Amino acid sequence: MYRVLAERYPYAHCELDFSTPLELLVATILSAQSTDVRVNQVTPALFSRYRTAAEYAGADRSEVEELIRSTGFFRAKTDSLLKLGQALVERFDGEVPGRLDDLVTLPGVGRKTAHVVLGNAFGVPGITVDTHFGRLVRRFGWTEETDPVKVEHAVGALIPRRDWTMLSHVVIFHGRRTCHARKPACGACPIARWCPAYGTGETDPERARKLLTYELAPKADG
DNA sequence: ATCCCGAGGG
DNA sequence: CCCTCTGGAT
Repeated sequence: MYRVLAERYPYAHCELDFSTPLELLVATILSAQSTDVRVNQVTPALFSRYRTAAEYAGADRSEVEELIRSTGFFRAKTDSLLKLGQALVERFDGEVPGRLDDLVTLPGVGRKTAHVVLGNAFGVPGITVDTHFGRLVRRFGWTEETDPVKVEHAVGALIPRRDWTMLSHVVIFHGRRTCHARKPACGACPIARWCPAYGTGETDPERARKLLTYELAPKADG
């Protein structure tokens, strides 16, 4: 299934705009519960205004809030960015660390964000379990876990390590383009023949509800 | 488990 | 109106 998806989305990549590890880290923090398109609308002005960890550490709170407001959660994200700048200056000499254990100690940085930075700025293979990835691999029947760390380990055991970053990209692309949360376009899906969730009623409201709330059994019937 | 929070689709 | 969008901290 992975190979078919990889052939379907050979151009899959991180769609956040960035030119440095710090920019990617900031963009990824802003992407929480927001679309990459919206994040890319605010980051040019943000990156132009703040170029170093020290500049985030000393930034004016209300100014940052206005710059990132449209991405949602703007007070919490502003708080994260200022504290992130402080933490980078105080503990990492102003540089973005390239190790998972270090990244997850930073304010506003969880495992998902850390893997995005590692995979796309440092070339370290990692599985990014976001809302799309979790939903799709459960539909695929690759795992029934809902805890992101358990999903990461279960899927990691199925796919070679060198493919982990691209796997994350193609699964997320598939989630955005075809295997939507609410109304998956199974008719356009290249792996429908292997998918336990295929044909379980994208037109049936109750089935669709179960599909999106992850209550769907791996295989309905025979 | 709950909060943070805005914008767009259906 | 309700749901979703590349989550994280309490």
